[in-house]
Amino acid sequence: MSIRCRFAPSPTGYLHIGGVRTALFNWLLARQAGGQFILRIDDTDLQRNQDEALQPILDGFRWLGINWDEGPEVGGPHAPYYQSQRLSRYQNEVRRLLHAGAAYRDYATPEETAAERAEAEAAKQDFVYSRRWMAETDEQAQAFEAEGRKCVVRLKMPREGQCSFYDHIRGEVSFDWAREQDHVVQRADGTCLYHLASVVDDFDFQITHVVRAIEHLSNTPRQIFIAQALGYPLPEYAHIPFVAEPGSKTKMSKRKIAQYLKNPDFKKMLDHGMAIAQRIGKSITPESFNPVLVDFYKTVGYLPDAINNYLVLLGWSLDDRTEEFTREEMIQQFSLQRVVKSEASFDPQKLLSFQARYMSRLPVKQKVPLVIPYLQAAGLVAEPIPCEMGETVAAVVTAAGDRLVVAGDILQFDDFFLPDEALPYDPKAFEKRIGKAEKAEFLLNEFRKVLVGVEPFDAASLERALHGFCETQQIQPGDIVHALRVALTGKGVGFGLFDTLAILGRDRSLRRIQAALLRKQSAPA
RNA sequence: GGCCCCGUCGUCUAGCGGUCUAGGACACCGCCCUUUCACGGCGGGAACACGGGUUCGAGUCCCGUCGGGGUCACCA
Repeated sequence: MSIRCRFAPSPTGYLHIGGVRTALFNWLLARQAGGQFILRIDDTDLQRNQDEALQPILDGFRWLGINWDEGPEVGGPHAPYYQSQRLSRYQNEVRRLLHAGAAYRDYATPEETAAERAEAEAAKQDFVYSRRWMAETDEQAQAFEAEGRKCVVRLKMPREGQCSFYDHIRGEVSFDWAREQDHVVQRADGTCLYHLASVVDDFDFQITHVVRAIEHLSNTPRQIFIAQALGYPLPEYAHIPFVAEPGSKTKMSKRKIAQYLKNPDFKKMLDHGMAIAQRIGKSITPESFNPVLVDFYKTVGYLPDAINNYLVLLGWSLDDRTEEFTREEMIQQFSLQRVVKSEASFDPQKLLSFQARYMSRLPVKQKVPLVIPYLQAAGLVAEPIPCEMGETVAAVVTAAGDRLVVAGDILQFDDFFLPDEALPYDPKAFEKRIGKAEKAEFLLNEFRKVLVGVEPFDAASLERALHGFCETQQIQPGDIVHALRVALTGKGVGFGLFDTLAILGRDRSLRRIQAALLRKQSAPA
């Protein structure tokens, strides 16, 4: 039988990085076996606007290349894939549970249940429902209803023995049935709850492997109980460790961003991303824009392959040295057997290092189209991009080299796309390299004259010209290079100076030097 | 608190009884390259939670302790 895996997000509006990792493992397993990967929407409870909350999740998966064979927008033989649309199916199965004696109608009010719970807690005992308002016959039910009570349906869990099952990651696992509660499977309003829905859907969709985060491990006995009561075959289980907070073993949650900010690496990553997001006019809040969410990476310009590669290594490894996997290699090599048991904490720096590697290998031709939307969003180049401008972008990308780690980093080189007269200067750099540098003004002025005659105006000739200039002036290259960079770009750091000159071209270079000199004169040190 | 899971460098991990004075990667530190930044090259520090067993031999098996985490809803 072919492998069928699923990932079942709730439409919360956000795609969590830990969720992606879980989905990725499922996807890998399905692809490897030539099976199917199914996306099911667990929306049994939420009344929220579903489409709006779901779209970012679907977009995120698409962006990462984690495609689904059945699910929202693609349909499939078992449609619908939304739990909210499958209620009658669940209700039908609840009836079967009732008939089989595996569940009962319970007429306790929430207050009464809470009271029993509190009592048990006060006595420091495990809560075991007394089943005082349990109705197993219609007569009992009518009696309770005569009192004006409403019922939920609870599982009638075994009160002795053990539930044992095999888990691909954990091995043989067992729980005492007696510790299990009589979980509610159907609410008083007739809607059904997650555990029931999940089991029914897994059966209906013919899911063979349930690969999910470890927090579901303790849910498994009740799901097994439901499945067995309904006569379903059991899927295979694999409970993978969750993704933990940076530098910790606590489950990562999007609600604790403020706390993660204490982690310097995390903060650095967020600050870098925020700077880019602001430049491209994306409205950001910590809730919707941070490194826990996939949208962050998409917005800032990370490469999906880099993210997938990082994520696959979070809790899985092939051997003692292989770190890089193409998509195909991942599919081929992945195995549940080699999934690690302990939780893995999210390390922004390592993710960044994968990004840097993948980016540096990308040919300029492929980087350019990645980068252009950022320049356009920041209002630096027109849309559509003029042909000539495309060449400039390519030249900047080439010169930037490895300095371009994420696509949004192109904005660090915005100076090439700014009009000469609008060039802002980094005050500190200007002060240090031109303002109070004694010979800077003189040297800039002299070198300007040299520039007028450089032919052709390319990096190699410019380099020769500058070295010649240094000899005649009896100075070191460092004496002029820094001042020149600030004059040309407004910044103290940047890529090669000769590339900078060549890309700007003679006219703009001369104009910018002139402007810097003027500025120096108008605001003397 | 009950139950369950986990425990090798700061982080991700290799290790499935001897080849481990514990290997790789990221990060960190130093040096080199260099017009800044980045890249790159070379080198360095850095871990088997603890205590008992079992065994000729334990990071590897067993037990306990400690530590961390998850879960205990008419949430998913």
